Amino acid sequence: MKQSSLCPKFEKGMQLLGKRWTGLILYQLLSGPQRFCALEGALPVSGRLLSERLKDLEKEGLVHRQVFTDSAPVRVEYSLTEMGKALTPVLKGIESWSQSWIELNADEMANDSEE
Amino acid sequence: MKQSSLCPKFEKGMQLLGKRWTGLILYQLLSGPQRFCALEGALPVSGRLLSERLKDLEKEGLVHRQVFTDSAPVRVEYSLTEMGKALTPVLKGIESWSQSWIELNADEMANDSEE
DNA sequence: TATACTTACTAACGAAAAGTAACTTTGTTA
DNA sequence: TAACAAAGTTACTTTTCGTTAGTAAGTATA
Repeated sequence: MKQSSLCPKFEKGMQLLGKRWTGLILYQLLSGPQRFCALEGALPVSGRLLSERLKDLEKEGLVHRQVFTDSAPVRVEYSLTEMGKALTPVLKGIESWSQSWIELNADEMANDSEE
Repeated sequence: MKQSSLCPKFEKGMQLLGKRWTGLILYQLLSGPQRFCALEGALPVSGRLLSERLKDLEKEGLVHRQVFTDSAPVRVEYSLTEMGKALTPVLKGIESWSQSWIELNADEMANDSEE
């Protein structure tokens, strides 16, 4: 792998956010702690990758994983840490940029209203 | 592929920025129009992928490609369009978030100072 | 008691994307 | 004429993804 002249922190940050689903998972968690199945239902990501990403995000300190053993079937809730919450303006920024600039083509429009 | 309840524009925006290298390429272009080889030199990305990404970004309207046939070997310059420039605060936001929150581990520190 | 069901995952496998190296084309300089 | 540079492209290997199926623990249902 080639060496870049970029700040390694920035590069690592981009590498994190530049992974498929990471941004959407974090965005989804902005609305509060959520269970695994809730995230799975809200995003078009498979359980396999969701699990993988959440593990990564937990390791990197963006997401907190809490298991509730008291309730019926074990409940696992994921939430943003301070580090994760600090990304709020970035995620919101991407959201509003998308609203302003992204155009959907026919395929994407169709996809949007079916299944 | 499952269907999400997300805004399709936001989803598409995230899909764009959530592709490897896209963010770094756009960030690099914040400092002004640049040639292919300049980007290739500045980022740890291979020519193959750089070419692919630039083509995508041009198609999506974030990047403008201009060929200068006048000068010695053909010169190709890439620059941000208005749509691309509109991402400035997002990219800067990721940069400062990274500065504040990202920690490098030993491997990454080592990697940083060699080659 | 047996069965079916739920949550939160994990394993296996084919398909798509990424990384690497070599090659092409046009023109330039030694 | 040989070697070099820019801007890619091709071919090939390795990683990552997406899909489907399966697991463990516990619950409700018959």
